[in-house]
Amino acid sequence: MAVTMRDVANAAGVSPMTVSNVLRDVPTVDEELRARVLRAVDELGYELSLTARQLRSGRSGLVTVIGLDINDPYFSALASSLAAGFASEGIHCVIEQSRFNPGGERGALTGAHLKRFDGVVLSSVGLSYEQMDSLDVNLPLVIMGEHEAPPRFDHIMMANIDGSRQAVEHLLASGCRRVMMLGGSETTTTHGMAEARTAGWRQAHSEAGLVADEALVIPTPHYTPTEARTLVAEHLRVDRSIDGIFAVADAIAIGALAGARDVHREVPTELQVVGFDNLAIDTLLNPALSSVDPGMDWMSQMAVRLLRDRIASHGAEHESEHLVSPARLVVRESSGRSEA
Amino acid sequence: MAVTMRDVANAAGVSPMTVSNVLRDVPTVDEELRARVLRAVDELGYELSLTARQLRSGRSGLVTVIGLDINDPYFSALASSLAAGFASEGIHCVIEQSRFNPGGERGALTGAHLKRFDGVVLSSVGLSYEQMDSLDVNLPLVIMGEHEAPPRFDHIMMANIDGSRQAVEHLLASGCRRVMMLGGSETTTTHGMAEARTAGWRQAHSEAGLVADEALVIPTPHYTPTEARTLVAEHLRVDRSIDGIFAVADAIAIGALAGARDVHREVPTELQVVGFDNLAIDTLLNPALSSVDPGMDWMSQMAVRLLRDRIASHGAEHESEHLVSPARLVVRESSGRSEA
DNA sequence: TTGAAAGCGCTAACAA
DNA sequence: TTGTTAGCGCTTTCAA
Repeated sequence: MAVTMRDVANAAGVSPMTVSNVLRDVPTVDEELRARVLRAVDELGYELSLTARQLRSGRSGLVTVIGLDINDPYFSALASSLAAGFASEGIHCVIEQSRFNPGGERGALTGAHLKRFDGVVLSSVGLSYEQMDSLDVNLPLVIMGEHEAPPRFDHIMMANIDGSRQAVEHLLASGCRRVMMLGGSETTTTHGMAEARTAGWRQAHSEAGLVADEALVIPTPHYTPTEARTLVAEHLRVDRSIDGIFAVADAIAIGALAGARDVHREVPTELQVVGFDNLAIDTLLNPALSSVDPGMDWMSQMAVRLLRDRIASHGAEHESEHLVSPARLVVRESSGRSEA
Repeated sequence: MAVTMRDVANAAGVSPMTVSNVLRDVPTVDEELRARVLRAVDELGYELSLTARQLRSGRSGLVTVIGLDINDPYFSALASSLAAGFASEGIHCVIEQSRFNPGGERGALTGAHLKRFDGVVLSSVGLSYEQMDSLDVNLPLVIMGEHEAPPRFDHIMMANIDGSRQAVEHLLASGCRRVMMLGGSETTTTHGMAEARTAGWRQAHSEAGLVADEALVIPTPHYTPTEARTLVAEHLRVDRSIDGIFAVADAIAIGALAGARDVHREVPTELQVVGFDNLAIDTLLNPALSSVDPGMDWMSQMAVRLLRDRIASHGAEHESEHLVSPARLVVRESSGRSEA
């Protein structure tokens, strides 16, 4: 019923192979035949079956970017940046959520589903080390993440500890003495993002000759702004000594700013706040949010290159690469009161 | 090289057809054979080729959601909502950007690419009527959009004019007399989103017995917060009579809040601001942003049902559906000063 | 209830 | 430079 390559071939008076060669820009095709083929394509309204091409050639020309939740501003910024990078390499990419689509039956992380693509970029947020380790995919896979991943995978991460250290060092230098570690984790066993950033918080304290009060580590189980808002308001009400907040993510920091407002603590005069991610919205907030810039553009550029090369070398053996993007603190209105 | 259905069939001592039946949950398979097949699948680590299945059956089990830019907070909220809806129907969906991937050669909107999917949800933002009209796809397609779309497509839109009218009516009732129409459009010929929302602005004025000053319609060519911020600051500096801003989208309104701050205009006492979209972040802003709620969850629910039914009825003829979601104003801190 | 044959639409490999 | 042959891995159809 649909027009096939054979129909085009018949209309143009050539073999299907020649049509295929024209459509794949194989350079050895005679100019006149090429013209005849393209005319027939046009007249018949032919559209290539990419499914059939993929079955035969093993290539889909498609890459997928998988993250927990597209509505998370960090992931949507990352996905957008990756999409721009892939587009400039002529690679088409789609974006998927692992939320609602876990490894289960028809999920985004199953081998059967992933085989539709030539490569995968996986944001590790929300995935445990074990979940990643159990992935048994046979295609190029780059993990982008805030925390440790199994060493056999290519992995691009940010300087969690150093970035956090910079942020808290800045808060301490700006006069804070009681800095809440919002979204932090007290456990030091695993290598998650929250743990690493909490380690930076501790490190900054000890480098300043201060003792970090572990009671100031406040986990945010769901990592939502609303949850952070409530938690911050509660803690600020009870403990008026808190004079700084370092949040593990800007989404959390934005909630913290709202929570501080709820209990009438003025930022930055009474309370200083620093986040992590350097989202575009930070400059628009009132007060503008100080944040650690994780170097997202650099990371997505690296991810695109790495995946492009892995795909091009078609499964050749390789050492896995592990890159770390340097972090850089950006001070805005929410912190940096200069007096002590 | 990869394990195929035939390998599984051989290992289980059955025909490939039986393996296929087991994997598709065809109920007429003997329990013992089913068990043998599943054991063989497990032992061999077999993974179905969804590509081959699609080539043969014509179904991919996949739907795509296409929007201009995932980094836009409205689209990412919409996509997330749609993904949740599709997941609850057992349909897997991917998300694509039309930005960087236009109709060109290998774009997201080409027929060849779209044929990979069983259905499409297309956000019309950033697409002209003509671009949509030139789409010649043969699969279920639902357009979700703020503006008019060709009548042959199923279309779910929001009550642009009424929502805007409510917003501006509220501003006028709250004492505003010079309400900037930010992101509006002076042309009344086309049926775009900006035009419809500007029409609501005019309507509210005439219903209040006032004359809308067309000089207060300020277009934002790129629809970015930063651009809006600059424009608002410039206009407020020049024209101190402006006492209200209605922005066509919350992203724009957020920029407007920042711009007002840049020129030290206090919201809501000196200037009231209302946006459109009711994004989750609105409640976290300082001041919290009043906004028109377009009923996104309702719209995405409708889109999911409609597409699911279109897919199930496999190309049967149908009247196209056109649904409009009612809009509802949510007043927060940025507007609603009660004195006149 | 299970299996054999055929072919979805394309391209790799080879032959002309 | 073009064409022929074969088959990617599955499911539709029909026979057993």
